[in-house]
Amino acid sequence: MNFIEQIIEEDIQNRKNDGRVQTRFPPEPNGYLHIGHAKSICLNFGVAQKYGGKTNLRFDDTNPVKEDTEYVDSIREDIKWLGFQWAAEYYASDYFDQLYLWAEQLIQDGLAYVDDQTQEEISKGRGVPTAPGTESPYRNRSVEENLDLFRRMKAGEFPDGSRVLRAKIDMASPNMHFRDPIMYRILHAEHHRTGNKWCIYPMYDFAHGQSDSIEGITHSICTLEFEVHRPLYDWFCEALHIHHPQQIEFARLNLNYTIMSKRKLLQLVKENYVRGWDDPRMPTICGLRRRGYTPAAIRNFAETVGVAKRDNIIDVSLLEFCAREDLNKTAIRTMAVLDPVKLIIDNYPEDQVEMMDAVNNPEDESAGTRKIPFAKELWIERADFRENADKKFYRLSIDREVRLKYAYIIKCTHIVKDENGEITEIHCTYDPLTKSGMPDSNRKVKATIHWVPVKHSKAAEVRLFDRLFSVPDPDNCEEGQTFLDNLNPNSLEIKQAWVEEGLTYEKASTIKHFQFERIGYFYCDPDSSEEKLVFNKTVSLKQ
RNA sequence: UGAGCUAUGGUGUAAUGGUAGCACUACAGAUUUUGGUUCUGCCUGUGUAGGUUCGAGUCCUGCUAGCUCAACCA
Repeated sequence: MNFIEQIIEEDIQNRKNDGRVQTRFPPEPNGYLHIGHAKSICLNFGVAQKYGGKTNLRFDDTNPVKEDTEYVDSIREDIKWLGFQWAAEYYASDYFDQLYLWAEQLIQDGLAYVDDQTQEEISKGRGVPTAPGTESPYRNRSVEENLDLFRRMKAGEFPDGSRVLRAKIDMASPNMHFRDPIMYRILHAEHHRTGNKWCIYPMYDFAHGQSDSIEGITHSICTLEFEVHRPLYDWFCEALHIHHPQQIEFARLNLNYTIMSKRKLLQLVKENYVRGWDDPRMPTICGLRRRGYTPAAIRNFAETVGVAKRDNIIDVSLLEFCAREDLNKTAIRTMAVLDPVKLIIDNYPEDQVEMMDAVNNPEDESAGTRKIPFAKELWIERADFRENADKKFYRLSIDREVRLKYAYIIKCTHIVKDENGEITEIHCTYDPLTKSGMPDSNRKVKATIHWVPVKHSKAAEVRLFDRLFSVPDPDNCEEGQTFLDNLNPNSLEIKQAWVEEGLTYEKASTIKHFQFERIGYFYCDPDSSEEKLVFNKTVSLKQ
């Protein structure tokens, strides 16, 4: 049980909010969701589920110049894909009328004023954390004048930036957010939902808590950087005499070898360092989806990393573990050769083709079996043969035996090289009595390798991904450099592979997740077609 | 240098004054027609100095380190 659940359980016990639990996930629709958001989604929906409450999806759309419906759609899709359903879908912009009324109320109560200072003057007047600020010369206007000015701001009489509405709190507060925070700014911009109805827009601090309040949120869970905003959150709820949700902060997720900043992720997309928001190397939810991560794997990851208040950097190996753990149980096995070299069985009949029995998933008997063709000439992995093999290497070498999975035990006799010294053919003999299922096949051999028949396999494109950045903390760079200098130049490698001929487009695109035996987990990319199969490596098997 | 927050193995996270546990990682072994899976074993930890207490990771004080805050962003 994490500290947030502890707080909630205490609140339930004390009958706070009549024992009700309600949370919300409040993204700003200005970017795609990433694995860090997934943690927050799992937390917010998770605790509500656990305590019989509900969770709203609320788009925090108070800044029309940054927000867009494209992002709204992707956010909805990603949350659903993760396996969560919100009780209601709201927008902070739904509350603009109410927020406006509340602003007038605070003016009436002498708790807000219109400031005519320039942005620079306001910034200067705020002072610095170590020294108090100074009060605005407009701070003590009459209620009537403030009301008149604020209404004219709303009516569009003033240009952008000419005036703001500020809460009258304390210019000497050690908390910078208490030094008369801005509640409303003038922005003659079209909003993705309210169009041109408004030319003044509320700031986060004057919108978020009130939105929570209107919806009856009981526990408003957010990340640590909002901790210093909490006194303000509380102040507005008190000043307005409205339902007062409890803001609770937790440490956001950080993953090594990647970045989580929306701004930087956007830059990677805009400047074509990746192929889009859903590039499988991106830590976005759509990127992970295209990479082949499953919702269950991500949910389990979110559960495993835990929830606390200290800064953390999670090792990507944990994410990878979660993917393997889920995929191992569910992924259909198939054989694919990514780096082929020809294996010729000299004593195997020239045109013979035998159908062998193969298991679809050793972890799940209900996945059944399939027949695969076997023939004299096969593709095997180049790495499964080594000319100078030491004791630690127990696959194929001259005079050594291995088992061809689901087929025969073979012994390498000799190899053929081209003029560059590169191996072009590996020759071997097979023992007909060692066919899988026969008594002699139980003979101990050190290794079993996968294969695909040269004449009975099909080509496929395989995309191998490495970490997007070559250092654990990409933001930590030397002077004069940026996170872009830490990009891994080899994060994408495209291979032409041979896969089982039975792996049709139909099969690949419906089953989607596969384990290429002895290699890793692969996902059928949406770029696939009847003509060409494309697979993304989700994660390799543990080495 | 003002305010707030945080310090537990390599990485995360528990222990709510009473045996420092779990997961990942690393390593070792067993099993295995995937060098996968499964199983077993194993290494490494309470930032620091005091104090309270029969007993402190936990409470108190000082120190140190890290993070956050000075957008008309969220």
